[in-house]
Amino acid sequence: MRVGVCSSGGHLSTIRLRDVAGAGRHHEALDLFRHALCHSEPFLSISSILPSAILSAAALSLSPAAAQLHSLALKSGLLPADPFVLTALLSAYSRLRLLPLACRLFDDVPSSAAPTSAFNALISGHALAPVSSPAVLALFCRMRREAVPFDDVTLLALLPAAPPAAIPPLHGVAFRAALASVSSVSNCLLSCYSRVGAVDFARQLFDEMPDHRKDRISWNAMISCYAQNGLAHQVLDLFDTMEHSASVEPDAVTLIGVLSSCAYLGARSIGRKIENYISQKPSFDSNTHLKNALISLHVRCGDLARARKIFDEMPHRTIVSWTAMIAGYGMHGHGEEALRLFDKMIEAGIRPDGIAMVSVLSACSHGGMADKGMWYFSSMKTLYGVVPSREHYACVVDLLGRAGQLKEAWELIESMPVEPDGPIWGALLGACKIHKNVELAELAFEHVIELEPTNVGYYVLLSNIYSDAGRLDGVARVRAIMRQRGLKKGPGCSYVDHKGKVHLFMADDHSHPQAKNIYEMVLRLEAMVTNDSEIYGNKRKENLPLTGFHSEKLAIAFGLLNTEAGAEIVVIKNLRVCEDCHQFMKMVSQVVPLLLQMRLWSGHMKLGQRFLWKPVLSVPHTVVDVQKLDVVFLEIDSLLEHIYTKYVSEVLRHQVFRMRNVDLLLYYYNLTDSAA
DNA sequence: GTAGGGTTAG
Repeated sequence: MRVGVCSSGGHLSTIRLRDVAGAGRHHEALDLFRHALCHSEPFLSISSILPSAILSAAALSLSPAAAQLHSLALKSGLLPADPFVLTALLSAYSRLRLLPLACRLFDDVPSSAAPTSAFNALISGHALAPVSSPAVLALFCRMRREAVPFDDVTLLALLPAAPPAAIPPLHGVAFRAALASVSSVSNCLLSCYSRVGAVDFARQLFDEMPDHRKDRISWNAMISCYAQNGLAHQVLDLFDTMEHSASVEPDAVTLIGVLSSCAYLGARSIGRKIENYISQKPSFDSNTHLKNALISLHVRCGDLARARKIFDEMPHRTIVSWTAMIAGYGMHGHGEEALRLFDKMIEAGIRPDGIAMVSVLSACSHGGMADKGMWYFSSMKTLYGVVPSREHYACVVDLLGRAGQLKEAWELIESMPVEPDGPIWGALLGACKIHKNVELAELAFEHVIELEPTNVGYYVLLSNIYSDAGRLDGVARVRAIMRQRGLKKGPGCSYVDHKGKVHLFMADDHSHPQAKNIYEMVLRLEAMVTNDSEIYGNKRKENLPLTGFHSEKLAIAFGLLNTEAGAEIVVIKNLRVCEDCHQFMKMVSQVVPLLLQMRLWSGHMKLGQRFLWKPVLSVPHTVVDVQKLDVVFLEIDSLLEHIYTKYVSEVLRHQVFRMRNVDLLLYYYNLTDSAA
């Protein structure tokens, strides 16, 4: 179609060009521009269409075209005086990562003539650059020195690039300029406080925003703030408030924040509810970020098959999708599958970054593939240009350490080109726990404690190493240091997601409304598993106490009391499971499926309650030949014992996991960590 | 007409 055929053609093509470029149809915009030039339309001023064309060239990464338009602007005498052309060029060079060209152009502008918009474009250009803070602040200072007025856009470009210490003063500047109450600026400030971990400030800002100024982005920013600072419960609470009281609808960004918190907490039922909601909105279907969040949700909740299905069905995968899936396999001990997927990623032409390599190395580590891991570590720089960071070193120390190569792990730390950090020495300390090396543990501990003196986990780890070695003097010494430094062991906790609510348990914690029944159930289960288990049996012989009411036991008991037969119970922990609890869970997960199939555990049991045994009703013959159980009335405890000793130990040991009646899964650190 | 805010993986 011809452009500008009528007498008002210049005007028409200006509007069309702007619309077309604004709609992202940049090729078409450039064609229109060329067309308008060639036909030298009457009344067309080039200055009105040049800015759009320049930005379209930048959007298409066409540096030569941008340079041509630059010289055209010079020839037409539009530079440096025309503020629109100047600003568009500065912005284009910024986006094309040609900052030096932008700076040179800016230098030609007489300082009194530089408009706010030009400063804004240059500041956001510097903010895009990898190392930006000093230049960005310097530009803002120059603006103020030269009395160029700044506006909300200036602050929006400046704030995200400013160093943490500059945030409060800039907040003050914004406040005095009456810009802090502009929604976009307050949202931006909120995110800045979030980024530096000042969650309380962020929340205060959020609460102080009047309702009519709180838009969807404000809610999203606050939800993301909690999510990124690990406050997953607060995310779910705020999302609940948003759904019930706010006048804004959640969008994909909201759901990404919520899903990541569900993944963090293992709040599967909320996660699935959201997944269901997403599936009903066709507009979300193509959102890659959202799919990535869903993959991560299922991975963290242990449903690798579901995660993989989403991954396989994605029309467009980013490196994030691949990394989430690879990390998922690694996390659950499927090292081979993780590496297969990594190979496929390479085949798909995606170049791994540092984070992808972390997931590969950790997959090797958790999958017991030390040699493969070392190969990836030594070749990642030459093959993919990824320079090993401290995090990679921590993975490799972990990898060597788990494989029992403690000396090699220590030597690697000694030979690192950068100073080792806490997690690296911590990985060595963890390896010393597995392989019971007290001497090296003491050395690693000294280093790690110097770097992270308040990280209680390391004290506990060393104390456990001493304890395993029977060195009670060591245990006492560590405890003394902790007391002296005022450190307390952080509470370990376990969660179970039940009907959309996260039930949190801590050791010996009676706060749950069902506490009484839960404790009874734990005792019952303990009595049951102590009979046959070697570990428990030995403990009993040695007269050692059982571990007690650890949070995972309470969580399991809660799960058993509140789910129907056939339900899956997933327990999520914040710390690594202890050996005793791990054994306990393995035993329970063998016994309980059988009991559930017999429907004896429906609802809340009472100690000593008698149950009517109706074998014909629900026991599958394939699993248990009920005729052999000549039991009619039986105290529940002895019934459990009876069934357990008679069948589980003989018949079901290898079948139980196929029944999938109840799987007790333990995630966070994968179950195989302490399994032999 | 120009500049600009919230997003996922370890």
